Amino acid sequence: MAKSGSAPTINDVARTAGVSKKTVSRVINRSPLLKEATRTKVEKVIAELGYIPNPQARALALRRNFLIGLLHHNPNAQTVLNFQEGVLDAIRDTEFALVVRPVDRHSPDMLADIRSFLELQRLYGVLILPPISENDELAELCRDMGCGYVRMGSAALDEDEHLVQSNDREMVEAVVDHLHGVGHRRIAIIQGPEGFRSAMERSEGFFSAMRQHGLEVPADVIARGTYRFDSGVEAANRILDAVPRPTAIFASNDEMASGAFHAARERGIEVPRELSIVGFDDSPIASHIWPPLTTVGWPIREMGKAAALKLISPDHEAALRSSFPARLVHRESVAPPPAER
Amino acid sequence: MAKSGSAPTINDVARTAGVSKKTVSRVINRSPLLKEATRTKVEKVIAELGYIPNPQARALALRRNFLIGLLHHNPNAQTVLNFQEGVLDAIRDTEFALVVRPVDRHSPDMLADIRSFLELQRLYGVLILPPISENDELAELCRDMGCGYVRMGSAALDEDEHLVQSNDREMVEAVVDHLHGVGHRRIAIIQGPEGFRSAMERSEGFFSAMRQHGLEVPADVIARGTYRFDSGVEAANRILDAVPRPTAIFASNDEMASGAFHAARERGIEVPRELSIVGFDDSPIASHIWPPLTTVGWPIREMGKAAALKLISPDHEAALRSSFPARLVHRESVAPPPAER
DNA sequence: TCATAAATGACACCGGTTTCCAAATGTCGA
DNA sequence: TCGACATTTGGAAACCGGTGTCATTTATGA
Repeated sequence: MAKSGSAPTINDVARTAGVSKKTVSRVINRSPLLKEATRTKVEKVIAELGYIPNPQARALALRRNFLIGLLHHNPNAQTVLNFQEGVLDAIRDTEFALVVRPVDRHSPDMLADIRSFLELQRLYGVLILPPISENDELAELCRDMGCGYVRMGSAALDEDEHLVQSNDREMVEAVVDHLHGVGHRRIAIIQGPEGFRSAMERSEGFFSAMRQHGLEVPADVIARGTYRFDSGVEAANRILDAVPRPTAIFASNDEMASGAFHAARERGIEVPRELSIVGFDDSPIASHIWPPLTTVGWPIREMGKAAALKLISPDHEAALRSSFPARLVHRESVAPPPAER
Repeated sequence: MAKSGSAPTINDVARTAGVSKKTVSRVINRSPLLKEATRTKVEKVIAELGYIPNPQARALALRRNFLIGLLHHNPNAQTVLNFQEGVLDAIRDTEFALVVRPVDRHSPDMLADIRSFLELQRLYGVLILPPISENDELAELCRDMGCGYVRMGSAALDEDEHLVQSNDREMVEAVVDHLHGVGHRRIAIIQGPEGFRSAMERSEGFFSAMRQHGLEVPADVIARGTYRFDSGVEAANRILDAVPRPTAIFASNDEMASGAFHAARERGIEVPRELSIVGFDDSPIASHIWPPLTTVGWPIREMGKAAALKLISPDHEAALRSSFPARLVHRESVAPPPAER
């Protein structure tokens, strides 16, 4: 018998059910070559004893842990945390756990660091958040090491089974359509940092939509930022020097949009009466600044859940889905442009 | 020899160093009955081979994992993430990993959930963030299960070895001193939610400082919020109805302070000319709103590092420290009160 | 009844730790 | 110089709690 006080082991189950431990193992691992009667018998005992296989022992035997790694370089705290919650939704009541690993994408050792991390912890798989999800070498590393992975990205980075994506590009087009519909014609853009696919897509969506509406985008209303608040202030300052001044700014994320608010306010330009601003991400800051920011929000939590499911139960219905549409969140930072004179 | 391509095992180390596997194990586990020469010799080989003991195997043998859990209920995304970074600073290049576990403190099953989580994963220890760090039953659970724990809190919740704390109370007093020094006399407070020790401490600091300055705090300038933006708006609205209107508001966290900005702006009250506002936490929002918020910031990342060290190497110098002083961050949301007439 | 397929079990193994004991080495007093 | 004793180290085997391989038993069909 199991000593009371310590968790039942596979041997306890085997003895109680009158089968070998190997058979119990087969039940646990859903082996197809089991007689139905045996399976139910063992399952009954498992339930009675409240047996849960020891993840540490399985990890040793299988040379693979039941840990899912989250690799990120903090693009946005709320995004990361929401994603974590989504992953937790997926692994709750399983033997999996979520281990986080912030990395430094600017470090030349990033790949080596991640490699030794994966070797050491023998993770079941990793989830990779933007912007490092765009690193193809990293994906290759995972494949090499036999470590599952799912990338979260905005582009067709990889095959569906390794990808959870949103439709950034279309959404930026929707933003431009909206601004155009309200009457804006001189629309500026604060682009994200160079070399980021997500930033590129957002820019492409912008320029393509402007083209479709037959609108010019002069060079002096195109600026580039780093996705951070300060860079948004700077970029907006350059844009607001343009003559004639644009009547609307699209910023590639909310932080930079918030920086644009800041710049406008310092110049005494009233938002949205004199200047409309639209952001991207629907981070908490979007609803906490004044006026609340019109932006594009994506269902990060669901994406986290789907990403984790792709890893741990690829056949699960919800794991098949790869594309998660974002939506335009209308708040108060957009108004018709001031009348021309 | 170790087959190239696979990580070296304890046997490889033993063979190379010309000692028994048992001795290597003794080195790893810092057994005191080892000759110094042997120890250094083995350590050299370990370094040369880049050997790291397999955490899965150790976990099985020691019945204890090398995972540190982070239990939290998202008080503030940036705080949680900064704390995570600090923990990572501590465990980088060790065999430890950080597993996160957001919990629902409102769920009646919280303790049971955490218990089964601990049983299953056999964590080395857990770090507990406020507000659930204030739950004494949870700490007891950890003790019962032989799971290490460190609580992050603002009060003397526990012994030093289980605690990382800041001096919230003093800092709130400093805030009041500052406002008083600038000339404010009618100062309002937006308290945090009931039942939170951190909220209580902040309130106490406030009232005690007001008393020291001989200032009244009429009931209509005391409001309570939930630490969330919306509640800040509401609370500020009640406070701003007071006659005479207070000239300054202390909010127990930045989100609620930001809500107070919002409320003021809706009423056409200019911050800081007509109303000064001070927050608490120095979350990113504090620098992103307009005007930037004067607030109190604490060194979360260092606290995370210290907390992790307390768990994994209690003798480490940095692990002895329990108290981390916050500091007042002067920005632009405080100005002298408007002249009375 | 026998060949064949399906279901189950015996046993080594994953990579460490632990126990128990024996052997080697060093230290010290007589 | 020697024996007695303490300090280090090693060896063998069991163990942690599962899984893999392969042989063996049982059921099935011709």
